[in-house]
Amino acid sequence: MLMGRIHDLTHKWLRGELAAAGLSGIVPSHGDVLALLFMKGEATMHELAAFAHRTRPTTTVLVDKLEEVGLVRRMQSEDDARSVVVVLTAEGEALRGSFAAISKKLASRVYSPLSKDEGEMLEKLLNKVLSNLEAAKNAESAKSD
Amino acid sequence: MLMGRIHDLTHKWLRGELAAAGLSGIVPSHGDVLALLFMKGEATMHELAAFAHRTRPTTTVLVDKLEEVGLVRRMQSEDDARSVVVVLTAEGEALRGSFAAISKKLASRVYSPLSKDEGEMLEKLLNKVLSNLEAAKNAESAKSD
DNA sequence: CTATTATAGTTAGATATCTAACTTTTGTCA
DNA sequence: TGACAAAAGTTAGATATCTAACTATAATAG
Repeated sequence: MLMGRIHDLTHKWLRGELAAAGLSGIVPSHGDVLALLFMKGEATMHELAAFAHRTRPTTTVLVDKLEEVGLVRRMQSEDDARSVVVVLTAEGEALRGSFAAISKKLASRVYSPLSKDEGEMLEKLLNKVLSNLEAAKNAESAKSD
Repeated sequence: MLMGRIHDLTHKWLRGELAAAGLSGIVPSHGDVLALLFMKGEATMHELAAFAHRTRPTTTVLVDKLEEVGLVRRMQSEDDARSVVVVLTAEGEALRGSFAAISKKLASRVYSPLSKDEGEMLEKLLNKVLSNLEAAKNAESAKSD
């Protein structure tokens, strides 16, 4: 409940920031796609979906949008004719700085009321909770074998 | 990012639990609506929206669904002809126990990897973060006066 | 009292997401 | 090597949510 509310508020704030940066229609999930491309240079749809924790159909739509606004380009993979490789365009690459700035601002917005120790403690506890949830989820899906 | 992921996982798990309890099509937001009714007995659309942190149009749809499956009933307010009062039906009231059980199970699922002290610390830190975000949000919306 | 403004709720239209089903290509195994 | 299973991606259809606009009622101000 607490976490859901924090998630909602940060999400909404992020949308506003992206719109203010001239990227209206770009939402946090698009940001996740771009984040992996900033790191790796290129990625398949499959990799982008896994990184953003979205399904492949959703990723198709996300990349459609990014391509439409000119930030990325789809290319045919040379290794595997089934695969699509997504790369940044020059316009996409140009946004690296703005994205880093927004990420930093977000982190500061969330952690500002906490001391350094408290911030680290929060991260540690959340990671514990998350690992446990992921493990439980995997155990449950393994049951259906 | 961490919180968004935890939120996604608990949300998805909740859907499964609700479906297992014979309430397929009922999602966590419907649960929030029912939660207030379990507490107060009755509530206006406006109150339900505020409690569930959803907009009024969304609440209209949520209550439509709950009415459709027979868990709540809309009534005309006697005090104010504009207001709709939502109440539980007998079928809705009968679910009080299942809902309490699912809530308890959820809390245990999230907090199980933490000690009692750690759980309390996590709540404290999250509350600090949330209060700060709500305050920042209010400050920003006040600027548009 | 009447005209304006505010409030409660709904309707309409848009968007992000999901699951299921489909196409194409690759991998496997008998 | 030829059939069948697995994988990458897309398309189609459903759902939860939002904002904007609308209707009806209540409150307020001259």
